[in-house]
Amino acid sequence: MTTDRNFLSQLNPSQRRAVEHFCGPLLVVAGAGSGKTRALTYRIAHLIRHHQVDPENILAVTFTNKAAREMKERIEAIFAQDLAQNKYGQRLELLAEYEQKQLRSRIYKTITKKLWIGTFHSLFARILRYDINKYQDERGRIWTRNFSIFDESDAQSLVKNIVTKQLNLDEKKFDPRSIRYQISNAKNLGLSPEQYLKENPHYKGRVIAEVYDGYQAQLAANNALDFDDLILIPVRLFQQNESILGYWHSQFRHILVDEYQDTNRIQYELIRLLSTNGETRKSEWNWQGRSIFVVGDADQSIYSFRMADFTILLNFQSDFGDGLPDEDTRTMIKLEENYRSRENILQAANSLIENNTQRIEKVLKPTRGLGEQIYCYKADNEQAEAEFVINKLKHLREENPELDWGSFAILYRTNAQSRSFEDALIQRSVPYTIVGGFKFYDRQEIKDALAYLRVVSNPADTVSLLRIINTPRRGIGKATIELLISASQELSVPLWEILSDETSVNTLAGRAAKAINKFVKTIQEFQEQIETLSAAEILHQIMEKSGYIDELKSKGTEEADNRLENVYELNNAVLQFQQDTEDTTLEGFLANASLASDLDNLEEGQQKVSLMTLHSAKGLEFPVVFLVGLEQGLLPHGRSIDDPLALEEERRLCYVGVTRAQEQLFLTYAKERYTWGSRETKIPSQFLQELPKELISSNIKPKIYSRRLIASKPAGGAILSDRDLNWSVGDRVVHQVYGEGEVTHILGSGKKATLAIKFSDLGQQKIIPPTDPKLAPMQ
DNA sequence: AGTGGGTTTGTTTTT
DNA sequence: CAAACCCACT
Repeated sequence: MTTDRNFLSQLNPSQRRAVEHFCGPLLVVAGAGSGKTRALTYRIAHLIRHHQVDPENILAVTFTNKAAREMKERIEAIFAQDLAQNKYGQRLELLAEYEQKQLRSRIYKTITKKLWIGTFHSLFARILRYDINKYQDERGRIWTRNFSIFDESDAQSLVKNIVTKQLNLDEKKFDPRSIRYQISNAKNLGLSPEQYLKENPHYKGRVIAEVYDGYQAQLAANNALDFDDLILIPVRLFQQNESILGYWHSQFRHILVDEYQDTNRIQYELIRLLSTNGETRKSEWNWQGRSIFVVGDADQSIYSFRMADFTILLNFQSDFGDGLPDEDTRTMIKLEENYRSRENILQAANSLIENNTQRIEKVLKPTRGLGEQIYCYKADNEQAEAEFVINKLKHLREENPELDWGSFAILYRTNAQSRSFEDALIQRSVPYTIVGGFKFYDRQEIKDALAYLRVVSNPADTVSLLRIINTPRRGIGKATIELLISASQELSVPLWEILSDETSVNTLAGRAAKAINKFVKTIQEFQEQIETLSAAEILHQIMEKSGYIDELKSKGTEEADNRLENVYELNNAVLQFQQDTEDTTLEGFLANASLASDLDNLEEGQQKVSLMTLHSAKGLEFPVVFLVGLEQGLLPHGRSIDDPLALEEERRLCYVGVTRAQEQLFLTYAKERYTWGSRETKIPSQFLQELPKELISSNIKPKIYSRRLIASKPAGGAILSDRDLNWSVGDRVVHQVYGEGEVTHILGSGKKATLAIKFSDLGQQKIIPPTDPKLAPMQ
């Protein structure tokens, strides 16, 4: 028996077609829970085993590092199983432990290690380590392979600095955060500052372009890139250098992209260049021994704020295929059977998403029986909401031995919502993990430690240098630093150049000279050993020699102890990384650390309740899901509520949440919650109304609503009673979509009358017919 | 030079 | 209601 037959037989016909696809373009439209990850994994295995594709020639893009890791593990397991059969005629798990280990390590060396599997960011960061020295931007700026990767807060402060210090602009009028966002968007569209200016020639656009240009200059001066550059620069490099593109084009013969609906323009461009070698004439494309295979679901596109554009997915067939409709072509496969959720949950999901206009028709087909009803809980406030959730999950766990804490997830729209649940979980001593929010790598001491490493690896990184130059305190004051910075600016060299020149320091720094020279020597000592010492050794020693550890130890406060603990944990993380990747270089670890996300630490089988945002939950599944905070203004979020397209994305987000649940789904909302320090009345999410009533049970007592509803119901809305029109200015009202408001004007009269209502949630006025069924007077 | 207190500002979502 | 930010004081 071959394992080949083994895994192909586990697939339905569509999945099987996807897995067996060899050359040319293919779009797999995969609904939630339809086994797309499986299709992706098996296809990679199939390419290697059945078509003898060299693992080195496969590029697979995943959405998170965690997904990449899991995919590698699964592929490794398939081949290790194979090898066990061939070599010992036995299943892998029946072999002795050391034999298993040996087989796995052999597969790791011959297959897993060679596969290019990762996120866009980590894959192309790696490619830039090879080729960035061949790149020049439009102003002739260059970078070297030891570049730093700046995180969002680094980028933020760079922009802020340019706005306030370099251009002397009013921070109030030119909000650095918004400008930073514009710059990021421009980069995600592939626009340089000049190109951005051309498209935005108005005053504000000119300012943004100028900041953008200054920002690029700063990045270059620091030999640093931001997240967006990791994609943008490869594209530019490939566009300007045919031979480099040619090299990677022939390297990556089979390209696979997961979550293709959340790809943005520049990522698409990158994929297009690599797969077509930059050739725009379709007649010239040669798919011999090559493929482009993308998997996605437009209904789960939830990253438009990051410039993701699901029309890229919708256009796949015309971009890469023959452009013929589905039936006449072999470039699209739909996976609609859902193997994850109970039928009740799927029905709810289907009817919810049908309210969207921007989609391709697709229905999730149940395979797993009806299951429990969905339960909707109306809570008095956020504490009561949390209370209900914790009680419920404790109860469920007691009743069902197959459930452990890890079977539960609490999903919410915004990170801030986690608080009340955390409090309740702690109080009832339920183990939990929070994904997202404050990350390990965002902690002060971790950033300090990484800054030391970055300066060793990339001394031009002035941002990191300034972070640590007087941390721990060594008497290098603000005035001294200012002086040295202006010297470096005058000579237009990195600050480090000044610091590492002893005579300059001695003439400029006065009293602090001694301390600076000592600091510089410490760093230099490690720079010299960068090739010989491992990342872990460098980290360990530099934290000792810089005095950082001593400072924390001598403080003795609980907080300092905690920090110390975290530094040690970082050391463990480096060791773990070195073990997993067999990469002991400092550069390797730093790149990994910058791109690590919190989600990556979510281990399965951890026996802890998971708390996370809906965005983080994408791609995950849990037996029991609590989707909380289903209120107007929260889900849908207040900032999306009056933009129809944004509202559809909120609905997709809700859809993602619903489809995470395997067995049971709970929906909750609160009547009242603290927002900005004051109590606010909330109204149920409009999405709740979009779910079929018969699927849902709840604690909401049917109550007599309004005079209007009672009056108009028997008439079916056709005949209006007098009361329908009996509104007056100053009436308080509730609208199911817009929330609470007050009638400010009555326009017209009789049956054609309309109401102008000022909604407090929206901060804005709306014109609404008095017969709108979503409108009711407030009790 | 570093802390402290008082003020302001802000909440989508993330690689 | 926080966290973050700023200024002034020690």
